[in-house]
Amino acid sequence: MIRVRFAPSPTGNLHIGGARTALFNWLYARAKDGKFILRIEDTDQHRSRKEYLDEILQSLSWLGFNWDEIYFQIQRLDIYRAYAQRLLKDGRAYLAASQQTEEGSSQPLQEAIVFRVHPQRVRINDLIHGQIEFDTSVIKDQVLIKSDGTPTYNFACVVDDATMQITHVIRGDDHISNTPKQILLYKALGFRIPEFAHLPLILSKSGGRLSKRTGATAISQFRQMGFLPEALVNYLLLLGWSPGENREIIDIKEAARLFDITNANKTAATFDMDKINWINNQYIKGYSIEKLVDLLMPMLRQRFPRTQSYYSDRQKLQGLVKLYQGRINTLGDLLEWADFFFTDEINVDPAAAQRYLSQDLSSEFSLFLERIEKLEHFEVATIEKAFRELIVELNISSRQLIHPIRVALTGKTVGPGLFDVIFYLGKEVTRIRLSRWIKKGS
RNA sequence: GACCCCAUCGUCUAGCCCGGUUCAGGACAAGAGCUUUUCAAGCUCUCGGCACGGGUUCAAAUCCCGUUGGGGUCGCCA
Repeated sequence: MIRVRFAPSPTGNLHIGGARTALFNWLYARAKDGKFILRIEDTDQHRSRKEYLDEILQSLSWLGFNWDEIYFQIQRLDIYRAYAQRLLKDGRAYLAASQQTEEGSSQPLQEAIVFRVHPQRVRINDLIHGQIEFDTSVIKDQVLIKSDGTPTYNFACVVDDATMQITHVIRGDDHISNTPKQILLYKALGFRIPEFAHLPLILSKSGGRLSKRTGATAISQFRQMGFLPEALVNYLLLLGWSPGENREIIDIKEAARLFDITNANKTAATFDMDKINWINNQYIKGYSIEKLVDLLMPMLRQRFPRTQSYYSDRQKLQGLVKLYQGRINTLGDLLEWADFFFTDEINVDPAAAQRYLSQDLSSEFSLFLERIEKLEHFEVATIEKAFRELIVELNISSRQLIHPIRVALTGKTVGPGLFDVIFYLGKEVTRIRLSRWIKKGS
């Protein structure tokens, strides 16, 4: 039975890198009909926070990575201490005076338990990288239990992976240099050594580690921006693995069928916002309008709390969302690009105003408004008909009038078809906004 | 600095393990065109890559060595 684990520490949000590690573990478990175990590495009591734990759990659930078992290291301190005592008794470890003193008190802490590292060659057989050899003479003796009684990362990790019967340790490349230290511990404790698979790191555009400074990193941020979980998972999947046959859009079920950890890439990948935007766009196109409206509703209410009419008229909202479904990359784009439907505070882009509204169009706007007002059935088709008739009479091209009207109504030079926009805006709003550009007396 | 990992278009990748079927395929981005009611959608096209140097071989993106470049780790953090 395959058993894998994801072991986040609640000292920060679940970020892109962690999510990718979680994904590959989860996928491997599903592909091999194994178990996916979640282990919270919360031994650092100063930095661990409940908010982070909640955030991590929520993000994992949102992405769809359900776990079969969950453990908290803070509840297992006795286990680590017992194993450390054993190494002490066997002479594999020794006590060392604390190098720290408790703040504000001269009370010394208890002694730390330190593992003796003997020089030897350690070979790991990585499922992704192949054989990697280390000379442990460059590794210092390792602290097992700190002066405050809690275990160090490498020790807790080994004890847990062994006692939780983890068969495959799938984690980031940055842990490669921890692996020889851990193997020494496995051997000293008489544990069976699991398989290792070290995934390449995800780099930021500038080449270094992904960090807050280089853009969005937390999964929760992506959710807020209006990315869909399926899209995020699909993108993460492509970062370091390929289903082959030039396929890019692949759902998680299909991926689980094809996935194997040994096919994972060994080269670090750069996170690309353009591509994830494109993938999200693909998934938005595939979503039903119903689902999109469900997701959008709370976002819109929060952003435009004063616009009540739309939220009660679901039919109208659906029509409106449909206008944007094909063009937005994120749900957040809709809030931005379609803002003029939900607020009267439209900002007309100065360059656009200069280009399309510098010329006096009072009479054209007035005439167009007159026709609109007279319409018996206010529909997209009738609006267009009225417009077409008008430009024939005025002997101008449609674009000469369409662009100025769009800018006056929406503040933007791009958007859905103008007649759709007018229809969803309604007669009243159209009149008010066009009137602003009609000089008195015309 | 020491140790370790990595190296195909700007980016993600297919091909590499099992050398010839590849003047290296796809996607994103970029550029051009079409659409003409705009584009931030759609369609068509274009640009662009095996890091470098040595081997091995009839033949190397593919195997070996080195160089260079990038990344990671060196905590009583995880």
